[in-house]
Amino acid sequence: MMKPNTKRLAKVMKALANENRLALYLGIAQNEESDFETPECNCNIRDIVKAFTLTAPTISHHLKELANADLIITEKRGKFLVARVNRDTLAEVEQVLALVRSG
Amino acid sequence: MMKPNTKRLAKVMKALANENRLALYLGIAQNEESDFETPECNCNIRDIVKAFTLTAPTISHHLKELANADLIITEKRGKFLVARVNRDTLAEVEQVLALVRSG
DNA sequence: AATACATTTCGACAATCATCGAATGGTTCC
DNA sequence: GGAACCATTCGATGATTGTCGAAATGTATT
Repeated sequence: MMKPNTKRLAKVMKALANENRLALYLGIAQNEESDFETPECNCNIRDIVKAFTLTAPTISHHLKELANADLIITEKRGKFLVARVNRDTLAEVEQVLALVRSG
Repeated sequence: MMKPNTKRLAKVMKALANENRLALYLGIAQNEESDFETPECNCNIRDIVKAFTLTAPTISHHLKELANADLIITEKRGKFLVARVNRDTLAEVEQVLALVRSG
């Protein structure tokens, strides 16, 4: 098994290690089902946030950590912030897990 | 996308969120390449630990967290502790990631 | 039973984290 | 230019975490 970049991987895992932040990430992934490109898409953060009991500063902080770990890509669209999952990072993680599985 | 058990998943992620603990987990996966069943197998913890700068209490604590998240299965073999990866948990995580990938 | 070795338990401590309220900065619309 | 709305920045604070040294427990060996 080739040695993975543990420092980087740990950072990604840490970003997903908080329950609320993980739910946020999953929520973003889910909303991405609708087309990201249409201007009326409901992938802006506001819609997701309303399902949480957390305050706005906390959400903002969590989003920054997800983005900082390259788990999501954010983009400002007018007043709103939109986010989508970064599939490259997802693939990285999956690759390491596959390596672990095969010993 | 079916809603995953975020609480449980976050716990697993948290167990992998520390760099040293993650390295420990990967080390265990690596050592498992050799046969777990032979009594002379080098899958006991002592061998892995020597590659770390951490003290014994810290290792013990990390192992307990990994086991508590069902990421590894530990077993006492005489004086030594041996550990192996729990593939069921690994599969769980992979499944969620696959769901995220497909939106 | 005495020694040696592997691991665990038990505080302790500094560092990091999750969360908040208040204040601030942008953007849209009237 | 205000009002309304979304998001961010800025401390603050209680909770959690990673790590250690010292002591205890368990197991093999002589």
